[in-house]
Order: sequence, then structure tokens, then C-alpha cells
Amino acid sequence: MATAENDKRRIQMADIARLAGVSTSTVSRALNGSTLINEETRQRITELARSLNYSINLSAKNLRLGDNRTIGVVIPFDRKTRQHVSDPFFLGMLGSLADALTDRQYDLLLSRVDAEHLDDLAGLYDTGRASGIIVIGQWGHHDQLNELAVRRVPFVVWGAQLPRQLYCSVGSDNLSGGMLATGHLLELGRQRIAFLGDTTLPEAAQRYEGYLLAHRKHGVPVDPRLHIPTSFTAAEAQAAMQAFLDQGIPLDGIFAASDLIAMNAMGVLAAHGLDVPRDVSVVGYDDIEAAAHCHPPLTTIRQPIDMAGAAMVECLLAMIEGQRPESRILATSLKIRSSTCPAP
Amino acid sequence: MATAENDKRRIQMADIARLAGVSTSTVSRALNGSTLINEETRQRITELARSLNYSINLSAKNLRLGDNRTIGVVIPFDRKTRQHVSDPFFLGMLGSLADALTDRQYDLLLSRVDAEHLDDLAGLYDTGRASGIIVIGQWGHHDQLNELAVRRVPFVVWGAQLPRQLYCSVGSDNLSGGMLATGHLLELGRQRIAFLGDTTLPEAAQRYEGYLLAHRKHGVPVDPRLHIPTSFTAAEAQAAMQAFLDQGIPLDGIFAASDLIAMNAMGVLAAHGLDVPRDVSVVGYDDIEAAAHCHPPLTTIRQPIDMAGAAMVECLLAMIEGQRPESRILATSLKIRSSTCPAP
DNA sequence: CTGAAAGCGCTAACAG
DNA sequence: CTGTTAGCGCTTTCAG
Repeated sequence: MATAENDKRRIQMADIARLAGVSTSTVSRALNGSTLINEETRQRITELARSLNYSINLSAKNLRLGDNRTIGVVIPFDRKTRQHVSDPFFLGMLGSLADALTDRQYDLLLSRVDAEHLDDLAGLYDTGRASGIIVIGQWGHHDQLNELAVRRVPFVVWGAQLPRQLYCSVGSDNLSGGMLATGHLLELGRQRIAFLGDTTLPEAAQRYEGYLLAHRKHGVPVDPRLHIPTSFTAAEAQAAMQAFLDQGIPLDGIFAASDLIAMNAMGVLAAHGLDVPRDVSVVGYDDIEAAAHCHPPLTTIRQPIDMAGAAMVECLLAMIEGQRPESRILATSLKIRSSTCPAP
Repeated sequence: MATAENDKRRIQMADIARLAGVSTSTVSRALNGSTLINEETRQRITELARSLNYSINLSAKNLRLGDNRTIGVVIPFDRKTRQHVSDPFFLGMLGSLADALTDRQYDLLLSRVDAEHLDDLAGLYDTGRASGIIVIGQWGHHDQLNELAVRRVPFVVWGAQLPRQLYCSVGSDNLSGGMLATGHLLELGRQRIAFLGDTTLPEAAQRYEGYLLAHRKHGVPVDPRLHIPTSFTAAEAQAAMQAFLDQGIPLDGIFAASDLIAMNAMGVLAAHGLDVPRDVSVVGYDDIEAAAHCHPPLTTIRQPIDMAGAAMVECLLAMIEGQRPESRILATSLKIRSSTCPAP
């Protein structure tokens, strides 16, 4: 009972059965759309249930079925700031997952897990609270994730596909995304393109790889000083950009590992009196909603976030059914807006 | 069983009992910290359980206890865009709630509910999936929420406190927040302050009320043309600001109903060659993370988001225990950054 | 302090 | 097509 007052016991299947003059099995079958039940009886029971505002107790159902139709979703959080990694990309992803799970009649259990103790997420599974887990963000935790896979916890990670990977991942094609972005800048005649991102993280590393490849393909040399390390946080992105500009190294283009980084970099550029896109053309990554609405609207690499949720859910459900789904790499595309233009 | 292969039945209490040579009752008590158990036995059992990597099956526990220690969290979504309302403020709130619930050993069930069918959220409760519900965002759904309250669904809403309100709400002090923001601008000598927001929504309306009050207090007349209606979305905020500037109505200050609106307005101002804060000083509302990192850093009204989660959870749990908690209004404060300065 | 036994609300063989 | 019966894995009286 939820309420302290024992006023009105929550109605349950037995009540419906009694009132309808049938057994609980019949009620159960009627309500669950079993085929071996008289259409008329079903009508009567369904009607009655609705009129009494009855709805089935899922705890009981789940216990009986041994499956709770709940998926745990984990966005690792940083213990130091005790805060969700605040990239808006994740909110979009959460929405996409919620959609995909709702479509399949699964519930979404949101859980905070310390990024340093990613193995805690096994608890979600071990206690039966979730029949599978989706991790948004691989970060630098490849090894921890591999260990979890060995423990046979069914989970899927949003991130890059890596060598010796024992778990299933879904991510965008970072390499080709990086090439697309950088190629675009090079084709616009940009020659000194900075890369903003933390290449110790797999996803950013692959995007950087694409950056290098594009340069090679276009026969443009890469100045290693143009590699500007920064995490995915707004504050660090700004600081990094700032520090870079203070060095006076010339540049005419930027490929940032995320839209958040790109947008913050643009702010710093503006503050330095540099014009985007004329002086410095900027390409981001993600295509978050804000990308279309910042100033100037950001040219970026679109990650198919809507498909991402569905893809991850699909993989996870397959895994739960005992299959061994392949990791998936989703195609990216270049979305051209106003933050890039031909070199003057 | 989650896996299709019947390989290794998940270990359960009976197994521990057998291995420890005690009854399941004893194991249950030991694991749940009952006082009437031998300290040594408890040690032995706890040890064994840990070594076997056992964790209790929550479905069963919940069924038995008739309480599932799960709270449903609903961010109403807009059917037309099939998208979460994308204000980053909500992500922060979600984090805050996740924290507060985790602290109290509750799970967070995230659910999408069509804003037009808010009563669907009763299903979360009726099916026993959640023992209470938190709604982030009241929007214009006061009446729907009142109906739910009549149906005795335990829920708490983040939003404004309204007349004839049958449900429990937690929100920031919009009125005084509005006064704080506007008073700050007036004290800086700003005389033509625009208000950006949708006053058909209760929260924005109260902030606007504060705006009016501050003007009255300072003896500054309000030009109704400076009231610029806009929803809480980035695109609309920009369009509204744009349209306003095109009219050529002079202004030297802006109070926006949210940081997102403020930041987008600043972008448009910049594009029009107006300097923030010199030409137009801007104050936002929320103090989302990005507010500190945009250009220029945004002066804003801080909503105590960390307390907000805790406050809502407290109210909800009290309600679940049969109490009738009061709605709460949390204090706001003015956070001065660089988007405001004295009038030249 | 510990064990035996009785369910929590539901589903699924197995018989009619 | 429907009812009977036996649990899902756990907690909790009630007796020892």
C-alpha cells in the first residue's frame, strides 16, 4: 500500500475475477490478449477492468515472468563535480533512448554511476532492477567495460569501436566524420586548421585521425601546434582556445570534437575580434539543437541521434535474448551552416 | 532468466541459506540489517553473499513489501516535435533529482509523457511501476494537474504556486526573482528594459509580475511595447528578438525568462552590432551551466537546482506516507556577471 | 536468536 | 474456452 491510510486497498485481479464471476486466470488472459479466450468474455472483463480503473501490478507480473522490461541507462558522472557530464548531446540521447524504449514497451531506469566505478552498474543488473544496461559515453573506460563484459552483464555502450573490444558498442563513424569536417574546411581553402579535443578519448582520437587523413588526402601539411587539447566541458574549451590565441599561432579554421567545444571556441574568437567564418571557419561535431541557433549557426557533423537510440536498444535486446550482436557504426553527414566560408 | 541459455541460474537467497547452513529467513534478516541476529552469523552470511556476488532480487522484495522504491520522473514532451523540451535547465534538474533519489535509495524511472495527455502519467502509479511521480514543468497544465490530484495520485510538480491549486508544487520564487533581476537593471540606470518570455505560462507570468513591481518601486514607467512574447525555445527567442529589433523600438536592458532565451537574444543583439552589456544589459533566469560560459558571461537569477531536487523528493515521499506537504517556494539570488553594466 | 510456514499479485502448465 | 494449482524470490509473523 502506498498511502498510510488503509482507506481503499488497491484493486487487484482477484477483485475483477470475483466481480466478473470468472477465475483470475481468465482475467489474466483477457487482459494480456491471449488468443484462447472468448471474445465476449474478454470484452466484458476489459470493460470491467477499465471501469474500475484497474491496472495490473507490474511488480508481481515481473516477478512471475522473471523479466522486468526495464533497461538501465547510465550517464557516467564525474565525482569531483558531482554532476552529470553536461553536454546537451546527452539530453538528446536520453530522449532518443526514451523513445526507442517506449516504443518497445520497456521502461527506462536512469542511474547515476561514478565514472571511476563503472562496474557499479553491474548492480543494476544483478539486483534484477534492469534486464540490460545502456551506457552513454565510453570515455576512457575501455578496460572497465571489458571486465563487465566478461561478467556477462548485458550492456551496450555509446562510443567508438576499439581493438580488443569484448562489449558491444554503437557510435557514429568518427573517422569519416573527422574527414568530412576537415575535408570541408580544406576545400574552402583553409590551410591552418586547428583540432580542438582530447585525443586520449577514443571518440575524439578517431575524429582526429580523420582530420589527419583529410590533410594527407589534400596534400596539406599538419602543424602539430594546431592540435589543441581540451576536454568536452565548456570551461576548458574556452580556456584552451584562449591560451592558444594568446600564443599568436596563426589559424584560419577549426575542427572541434563537439558542438559544445565549437560554440565556446567561437565565443572566444569573437572576443578576440576574430570574425567567424571569415577569419576562422569553424566546424563542430554532434549537431545538437543549439548548433542551429548559435551565432553564427554552426556547420557541423551530424550524428544520427534518433537512430542511435533505436540502434542501441536493438543491440541490447538482441543481447538479452542471448544473441551476440555486432557493434554498429552509424553514418555521419556534414551539415553546412554559416560558420564556414571560403578563405578570403 | 535473462539469457536464453539456461547456463547458470542466477544465484538466490535459498542458495546462500543452503551454503551457510541456515534458513532463508536468517539470510534475509542478516542482509537487511535486522537487529535480532547474531553478529557472527551476520558476518558469515554477508561474507558469503558478497563472495558469491549475490544481490537481492528487487522484484520479489518489492512485491513482498508492496512498495517498489521507484519514483517516476516526467518531463512532458511536445508531441509536434516529438522531442524533449530541450532547455538544458531540465538536464540539471534531472541530475539533481537523480542525486536526491539515489541518496534515499530510490530508483528513478524516466518517462515520456505527451504534454497534452498529462493524465497518462497516472498510469505509472496505477501499474505500480512508481510509487510517486515528479513532473518537471508545469507549463499551462494547471487544470490537468488538479484533476490528477483529485484522483489521489501522489505527485509533485516543479513550477509556480497558483491559486486553487490542489497539488503540491516546488518552485523558485519567481516574483522576487523577477524583482531582483529588474531591480538590478534599474539600479544600473537602465530605463527601457524589455521582458522576454511567455506570460501565459505561470512561471514566466510571475517573473513578469516581479518586473512590473520593480518598475513601480523605482518609479520607472513601463512601456508595454517592451514586453516581447516568446516561448522557451531557442529558435523562437531569436525570432522574437529579431522581430523586435526590426521595429526600431529603443531599449537598453533585457530581462529574459530563462537563460536560454537570454543567450539567444544576446546572439541576435551582437549580430545587430549592439554591444552587451554597454548598449543593452541582459539578465537571464535559471543560472544554467552555460550561463557562466557564454559571451559575455550572463548575469542571471540563480535557481537553487541542487536543493530543488531534494525538496521535491522530500515533498513526494511525505505525500506517499500519507501526509499533506505544503508547496514550497525556494529562494532565488542574483548572480552578477558581465552581461550587465551601468548605463553609459 | 533462529526456523517453519504463509503469502505479496500474478502467470502458465495441466486438466477438464 | 475456462478453472485449478503451483509457484516466481523474498519477508515476516509465530513458534520454538
